[in-house]
Amino acid sequence: MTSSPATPRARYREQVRAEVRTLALRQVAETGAAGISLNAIAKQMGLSGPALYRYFTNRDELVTELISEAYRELAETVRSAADNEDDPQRRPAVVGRAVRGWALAQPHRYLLILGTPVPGYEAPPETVEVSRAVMTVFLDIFAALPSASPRELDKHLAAHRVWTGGHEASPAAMRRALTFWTRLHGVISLELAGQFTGMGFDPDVLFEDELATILSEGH
Amino acid sequence: MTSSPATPRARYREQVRAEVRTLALRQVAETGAAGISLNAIAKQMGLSGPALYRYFTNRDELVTELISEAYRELAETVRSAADNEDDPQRRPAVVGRAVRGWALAQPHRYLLILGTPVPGYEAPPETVEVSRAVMTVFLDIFAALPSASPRELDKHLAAHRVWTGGHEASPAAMRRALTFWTRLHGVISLELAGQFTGMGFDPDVLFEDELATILSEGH
DNA sequence: ATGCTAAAGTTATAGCATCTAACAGTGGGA
DNA sequence: TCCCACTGTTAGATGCTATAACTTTAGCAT
Repeated sequence: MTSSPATPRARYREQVRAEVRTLALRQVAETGAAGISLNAIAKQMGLSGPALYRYFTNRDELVTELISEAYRELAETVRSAADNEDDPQRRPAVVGRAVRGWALAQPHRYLLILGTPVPGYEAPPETVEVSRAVMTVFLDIFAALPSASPRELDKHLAAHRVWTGGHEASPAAMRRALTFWTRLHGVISLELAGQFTGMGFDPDVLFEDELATILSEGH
Repeated sequence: MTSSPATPRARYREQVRAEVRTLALRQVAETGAAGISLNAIAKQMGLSGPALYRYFTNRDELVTELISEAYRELAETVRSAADNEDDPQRRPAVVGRAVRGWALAQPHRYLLILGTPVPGYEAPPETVEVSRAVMTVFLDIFAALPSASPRELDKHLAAHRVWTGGHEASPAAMRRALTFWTRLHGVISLELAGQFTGMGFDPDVLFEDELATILSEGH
């Protein structure tokens, strides 16, 4: 993934940073994003507190790297799910399930990138750029699908398409990619936040219905 | 709102608790839910640190009260928006805009109740109960609307309707209330998380389109 | 009015966190 | 071989939650 550096010093440095990220990820999985503690990580590594500040200037820097990493991984998941489905018609559902699967497998990580910003949030422009990768896949998917019934939103999007990053998707495809995203996030994030827990119904069924609606809405 | 207690001691106690909540709310508005600090609040009130532990056993207890309060206020907003619209057909859109308006006016507070759980989350059953109030209004709204085209999800919800708390809404109305909620939350929470900021389009237009879809989907 | 008692406030302290500063080894490369 | 940058250390400043022990205050019954 990361090109191994020439000098052994730099190589060792990257190994340490990777181990820190791994341990931080474990903390995220166990106690959420706010539970990340450089101090605790250092102790787990047999180091004493401030040692890690040689590798990360900030606690925030570590968090930012985790966010970027998670975004890349989610984008990768989405991309590969899309690539593995030959039928363009079935791609949205397949991709949707892939996103939900990834989110359910590591809820805190999903919330890390798409949930409430962490204490010292201040998202750097880098993460914004990475988030576009996911969107690009969505645009690809819906650009390959016939879309009908132009709407008010389509006209607006036609005039504001900078965010596609030069993608050639039609306004209708842009709209469908956007709403695909917001609706996916709606069900998934509420499920992750535990809002459905006491309610008794099966989130799977709700999710599948939502997927079906998204599909049929394309017409 | 709260019945003023008989004894002056209890009255003073409630005044202090209210002032703490107010200052905490300000902290939430400024730095998010994680920024709530009993210590800082105490200093702002001219008290010394541990004094507030006479009024709140925990930092979590304060957070829980803020959550309940926010939930009640959101429910109140939703309820009054619904009551002020005579045309049942227009109610969903009106209520949807009310929810978004409330969320945009105090983003951190919306995220406090529907976003990532705060550090020491552990939501008590009390909050679950309060959250049902919002859902009840949604059920009321869609129960008054004609709904067609039964779906797979409807059958499932017919068999799992405990969460309605005895509401007489039809399965189709239950479904529409649920998806109304998830879709609202999808657009709103992504907007609050700042995911749309760099993209250039107007979130208003996206939101209105989503509202229109929700409406037309009822058929 | 007086005095008891519970509530409200205080300081001191423990523990954990981030992060800076000053100092001590150690190993890579000229 | 030797230098110095890199890696690590301990000490400390600061801020947080939370508990413990002590003091003051104020309500209320007598």
